Amino acid sequence: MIDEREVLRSWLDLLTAANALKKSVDTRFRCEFGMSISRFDVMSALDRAGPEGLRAGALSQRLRVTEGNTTQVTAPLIREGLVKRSTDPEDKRGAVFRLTRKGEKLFAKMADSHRQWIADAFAGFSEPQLKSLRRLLARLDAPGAAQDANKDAA
Amino acid sequence: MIDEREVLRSWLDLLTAANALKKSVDTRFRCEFGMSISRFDVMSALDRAGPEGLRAGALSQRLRVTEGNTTQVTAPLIREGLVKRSTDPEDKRGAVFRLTRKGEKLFAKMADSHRQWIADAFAGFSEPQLKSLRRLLARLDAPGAAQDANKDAA
DNA sequence: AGACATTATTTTAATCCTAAATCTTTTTCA
DNA sequence: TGAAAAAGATTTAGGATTAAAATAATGTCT
Repeated sequence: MIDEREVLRSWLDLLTAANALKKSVDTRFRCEFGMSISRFDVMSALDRAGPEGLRAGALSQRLRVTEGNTTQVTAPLIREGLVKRSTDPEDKRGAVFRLTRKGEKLFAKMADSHRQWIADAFAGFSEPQLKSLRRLLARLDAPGAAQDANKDAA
Repeated sequence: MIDEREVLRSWLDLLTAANALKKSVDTRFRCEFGMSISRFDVMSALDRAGPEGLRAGALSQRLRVTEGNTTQVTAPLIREGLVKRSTDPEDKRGAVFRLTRKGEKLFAKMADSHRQWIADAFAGFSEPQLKSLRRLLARLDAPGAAQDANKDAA
């Protein structure tokens, strides 16, 4: 059995590190693009989905949020003309979200900045250290939290 | 220069791991104690502060949240009789928060469960792996996010 | 002492998130 | 076919969080 204090410290460090970087990224998104991480995430998923777009349910699954949340986070993006919402003609219950041209352009800029910020944050890591970090993170076991984010992304 | 994709994947893994465990802990706190992580964190800080209690500002600093947030998170704890709020007699602007006896007792139970959950989550780690994880996390550089949580905790 | 700035906290308005209720459309099945 | 069940999305109510405005008490300076 391992020293519990060391375990708690590790958990605190993990949470602190993730929060700090997340807040840092969020702050810069807001300053430079007037946009939160949540909205960036939506745009990222839609960008990856391409011209087909994504159904509300699929989008929620990818982002691991509730469908109600998706409705709300997409709303301002639609208002700003970055995302287009249409009704699935095959099934009128379904909503399909797509990036507009304007949305694609903005996303490209945001993604560039984002990549740079993350690269900077990890600048102190060697390639083996990165791999080591990921391997260690994979050992974590958070019961109840579904591990499979992209079961259909194959 | 390191492969950017590997860096982005690492960041995603870090965020995902932290979120998953946090949500798992939060869910169990709510189920078993009807209490969120935020409230647990407040109680934890107050428990550590002892009978002296903590001023609102100090509490906010320790939890790294705004003072407005502290006001709001403590409110239900006060309503439930777990925390007592008094006005600092030396400086009537100041608010002092303390755990009540009831609060101390509940916190002790919650802390026990919490330790167990975290130990379980990290059960797959050896002691050197834990150290390795913490060493790697310390390499992360999140600009803008103050690194010194407990500058006065010496 | 009086006015002005400073400090400590609370309040307010907004975003992000969830769970539960609701609404609409589709599917099932008797 | 028609009623009930199921599915997809939105709405609603509430918690956690922040930034900014408001409130209250203290300090400072002349």
